Amino acid sequence: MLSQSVEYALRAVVYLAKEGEPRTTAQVAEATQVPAAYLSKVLQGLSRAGIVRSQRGIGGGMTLVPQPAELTILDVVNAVDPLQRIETCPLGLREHGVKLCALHRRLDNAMKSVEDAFRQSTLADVLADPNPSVPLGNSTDTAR
Amino acid sequence: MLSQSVEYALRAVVYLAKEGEPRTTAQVAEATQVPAAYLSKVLQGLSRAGIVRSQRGIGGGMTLVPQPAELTILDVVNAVDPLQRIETCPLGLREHGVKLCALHRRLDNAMKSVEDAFRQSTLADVLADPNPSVPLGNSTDTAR
DNA sequence: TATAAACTGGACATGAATGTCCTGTTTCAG
DNA sequence: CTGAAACAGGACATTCATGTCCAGTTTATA
Repeated sequence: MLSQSVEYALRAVVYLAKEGEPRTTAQVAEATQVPAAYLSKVLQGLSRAGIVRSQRGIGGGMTLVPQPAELTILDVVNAVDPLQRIETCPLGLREHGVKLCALHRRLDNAMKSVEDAFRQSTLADVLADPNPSVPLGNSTDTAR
Repeated sequence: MLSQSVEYALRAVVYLAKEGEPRTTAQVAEATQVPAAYLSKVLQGLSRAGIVRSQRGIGGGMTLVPQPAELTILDVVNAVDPLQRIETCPLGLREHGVKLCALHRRLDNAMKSVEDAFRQSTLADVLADPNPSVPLGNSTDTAR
């Protein structure tokens, strides 16, 4: 339902938030188990959206720009593959623009519930979540 | 976010529910504004799922099998393009099967809210919904 | 029993998402 | 200023959803 790109972007962002310091695409790819070359494109997207900053050269890499408390899952999703609400009836039916039909209003309500849930989850929330299972590739300390 | 196939299937099912009698794929396609040849495949899927019954030959066509009150949006979605919940962490991380990590638990919660919303909407609900805007292709009476 | 209506299913076309590779550019460290 | 580290971006491959076409089969009706 969500695209791979979104999934990858979220993994990357969570990882970068945990690390706090620049991490190379290769490091992110390894930690999040994502194909490096493809992840590179996804990160470029996040960079253009201002969610991540890239620094070339030795010691460079990707850094999270916003404070984790200020970045929501929705921000990340929308940067990569915008959650699209149903604005008008997909049938081109004679401009009844504003009002959606019974079917599409229900579909859009479902979209809205997703949007709301994503808007309410900040990266800080995700990081703070006390959970026994490993959140993500598990940084540099335990793995390997 | 939902596939085209799901969108088409829902339009078709709503239309068939409103008609109540067999309608040919061509009729459904016309009314719902969907490419006929492709709709044919989608309807085959609904047929295999028992949501629709097909009858060949003159006077034949597609008929809705369940009572509208007994058929939910979720049933249709799942017949065509199953809503998939996140069961296990997409990272192959050492079997922590049951518990999802903080990120994926949130993503799955969003999926669940969609699933719940879809399960609560029956076709009958959609049909009964009093709404100024045209629900779907608008059967045989007004259009043309 | 012939004919036309209607679905079935396979083969193929198209386009978008995903994934790979490679060359170029920026940047730091020596 | 040279070289290696790292990102940027274009070209291409692969896969899958979407869409088209057509030959075959079932079925009602005359």
